Amino acid sequence: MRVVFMGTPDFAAASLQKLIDSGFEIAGVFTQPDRPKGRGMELVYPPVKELALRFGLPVFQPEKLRDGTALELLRQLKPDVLAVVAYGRILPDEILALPRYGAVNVHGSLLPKYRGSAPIQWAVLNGDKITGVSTMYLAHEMDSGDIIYTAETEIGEFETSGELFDRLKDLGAGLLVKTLEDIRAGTAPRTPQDHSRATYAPPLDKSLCPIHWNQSPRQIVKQIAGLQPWPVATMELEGTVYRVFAAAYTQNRTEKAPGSLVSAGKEGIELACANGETLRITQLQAPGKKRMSAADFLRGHPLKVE
RNA sequence: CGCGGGGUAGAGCAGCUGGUAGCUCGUCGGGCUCAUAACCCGGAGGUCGUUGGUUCAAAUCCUUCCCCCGCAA
Repeated sequence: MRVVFMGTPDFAAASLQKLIDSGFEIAGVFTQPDRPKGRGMELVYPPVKELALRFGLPVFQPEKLRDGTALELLRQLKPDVLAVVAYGRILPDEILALPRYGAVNVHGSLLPKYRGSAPIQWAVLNGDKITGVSTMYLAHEMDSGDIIYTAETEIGEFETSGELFDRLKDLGAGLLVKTLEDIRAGTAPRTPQDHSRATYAPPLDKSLCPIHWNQSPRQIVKQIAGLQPWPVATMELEGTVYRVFAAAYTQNRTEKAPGSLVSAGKEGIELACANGETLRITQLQAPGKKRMSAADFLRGHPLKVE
């Protein structure tokens, strides 16, 4: 079975790697054009391109998908199926219709929940205990196609989006292989989504970062975890905005108003939350510095508890 | 050359309108204590990221490079 792979970031590279390891014939790899990145704006290859080049696979990075050249290119590659994982592009219907078995996509949630671009992060932010990955056939409307397989996994209480990402990319890669194998064998199921239960996971942005202390400790813990590795929760302390990376629950109660400093010691910086509960910040980062434990932070930034 | 912040004892910071370095924690020794992450006394530990320069004198001013961090993508 000839596969054309389309993907861009790490999450996609894991799937491509697994397809290669599983012996699929990769006729070509589509990925986003090289883009300037990081300090200095250096041009870097997308992770999928790095991987494809390492295995000598033909790489295509069309700037446009709707001018016909991509379609023509695909015709020549004669794929039986398209494997699309976080490509970052909406594919025109003509392209979806080209391969005999259509286009298969890996999505980081249990569809129809969390359609959209940040499903993994929103599962963490919302405090879900279970999430997973789905494989589906791409349809015209985003993430609405028929489901082939799903795989579930639990979310750890303090697991960050980044950590969950790493697990789901492997889970997704395995599911993709199984999906393609069964499509080839003609045994793959096809279940329409219950569109009435669809929810959406929009891209994250910095407006989600500031911690509001009039929430429960768990809500804040989930905010901190869900916003890593990006864009990272923040809190203000004596006029400076700090990025917050980790927190721990306490058994303590306080009369102080939410957001008030309750204690500061080697165990962390304890602040008041909703309903008299407290939360200890255990890892943070000051502007221009690298992240550090609260204990390290306090050595150079003594905090006075009112 | 996309914008900006920073590299000073093991850790986190101050000093940076020039005169060979200080704070907190840790560490080592001693003391106090039923005991302690508490308290008291004392000690060790730093080529102040790197290169060159200005100066009688530089962590402090100028310069080269390296590394770290945030923004923007």
